Amino acid sequence: MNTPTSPSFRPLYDQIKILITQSLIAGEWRPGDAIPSEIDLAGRFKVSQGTVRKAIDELAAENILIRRQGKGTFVASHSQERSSTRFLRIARDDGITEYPSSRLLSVTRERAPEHTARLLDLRTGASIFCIKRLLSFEGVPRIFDEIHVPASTFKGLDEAMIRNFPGSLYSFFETHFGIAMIRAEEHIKAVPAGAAESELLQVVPQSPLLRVDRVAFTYGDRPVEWRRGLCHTERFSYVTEMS
Amino acid sequence: MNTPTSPSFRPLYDQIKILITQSLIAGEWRPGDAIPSEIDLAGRFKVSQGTVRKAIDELAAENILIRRQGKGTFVASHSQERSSTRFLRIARDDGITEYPSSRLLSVTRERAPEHTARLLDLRTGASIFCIKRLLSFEGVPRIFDEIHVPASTFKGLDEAMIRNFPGSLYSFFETHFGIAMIRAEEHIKAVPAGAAESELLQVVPQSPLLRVDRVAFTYGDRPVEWRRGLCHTERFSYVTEMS
DNA sequence: TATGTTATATCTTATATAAGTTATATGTTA
DNA sequence: TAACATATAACTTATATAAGATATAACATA
Repeated sequence: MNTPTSPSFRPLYDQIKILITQSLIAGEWRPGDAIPSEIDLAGRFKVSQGTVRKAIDELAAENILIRRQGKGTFVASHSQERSSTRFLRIARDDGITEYPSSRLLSVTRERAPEHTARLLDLRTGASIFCIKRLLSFEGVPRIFDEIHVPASTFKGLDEAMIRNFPGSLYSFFETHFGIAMIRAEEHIKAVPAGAAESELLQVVPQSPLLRVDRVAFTYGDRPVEWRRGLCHTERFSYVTEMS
Repeated sequence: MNTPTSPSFRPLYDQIKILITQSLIAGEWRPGDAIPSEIDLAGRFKVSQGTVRKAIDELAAENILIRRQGKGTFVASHSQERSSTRFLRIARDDGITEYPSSRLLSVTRERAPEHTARLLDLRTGASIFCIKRLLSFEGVPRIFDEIHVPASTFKGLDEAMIRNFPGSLYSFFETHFGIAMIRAEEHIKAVPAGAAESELLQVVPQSPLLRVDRVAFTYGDRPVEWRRGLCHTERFSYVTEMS
């Protein structure tokens, strides 16, 4: 029951949000797809168009759906040009937008240590993939990434697949595994460059690097990626906004 | 004119947003105040309650207004407990929330160099105040801040005023000068500690620090503060979220 | 203290119009 | 006839209004 006074009360539009999210989790509509029109959804969920509208409004505000007047409402995708850089916050100090090129270093299968398992909501020792890569701007290496994902969620992932894929990593995850990243939390520190990093990023050992730890989530706030990026911030900055 | 087909067309709710913002700029309602009820505003602006509602919804989403069911809608304030830490993104790694203590180092009047003037939308050489302070967690110094504000906007600011004020700096700006910070942009780098910083933050020279450059804005997107924070991130991280 | 009243924001539905997009039908022209 | 342009229709989201029920909070009153 969901009477207005019951303790588990949720407004209708919030319940619709959950129902839409469940369809996204189930893969009924995949990234890039159009979802049914507001009127269709209103009929399906037996509520008014205005209530569906409010639910979609909130999902659009969370960048999970994208509204396009006259065309319809679409499932947000990292394959779209507009959001290809949504999760990349490193930018040139001079303001010029430049897309980094990626060099894949390795893809290995490993057992999740306790720390990683906790972040990804797995059992310690669960099978994970570890992807290492180097991002370069203008040919200059700037970011060394170590990316960890559960093997169970990304069955069959291998180096060749990534290498042959033209787009971003998150776009790759979407098209090959149907996993859409919708949110991420980052913890940032300043750390001295170790031996491996200083070699890869071509900096002297011990020089300051930005260490960006990220946990990324898919629909239903399920963590599906944990990565550590080491970033050489000469002429580049991590840019963020708050309000 | 603002007919639907005119080039300068803005939807009604957007015009209402601007009118409300103008009242905030004019100081008609100050931080912490309740603004008139939706019905009152609808009467004042000669639109329906729903249109006022949509305008307020957006301003609330931008953290400029705060809605409280049953009580009214209030101008967001840094003096409120809930938002006192809204712009402080440095947090303990163990997740425990701890508020830093501040030690004021100096307040000086200076002439804005070209870089600072550009960020604050001033003429080079305009008079500014420079506030230096040290933030400590558990008595351990972690953040060295250099804060620059236009003297014209903060007339009469002096060291004693800040020293005697109990709350946060942004709360101080609100209560003494009516300036509410509503948005900030930050650029973050990893840099080696210089002589002065290493002394203040009790770290060995050249050790990595987080350098956080911030420009903060008040109503109407007017820049009113530029600061540089140098942060020792041992056992602390800069935390952020994206979607 | 308990109860009721009032004022507020919140939720839901309904209706109408505006505006952007796309496909199709209808011409018009070469 | 074929190719192209234009008008129209049908669909979408966006905007605006109205009205009623509900939740929350503050206050007055018994």
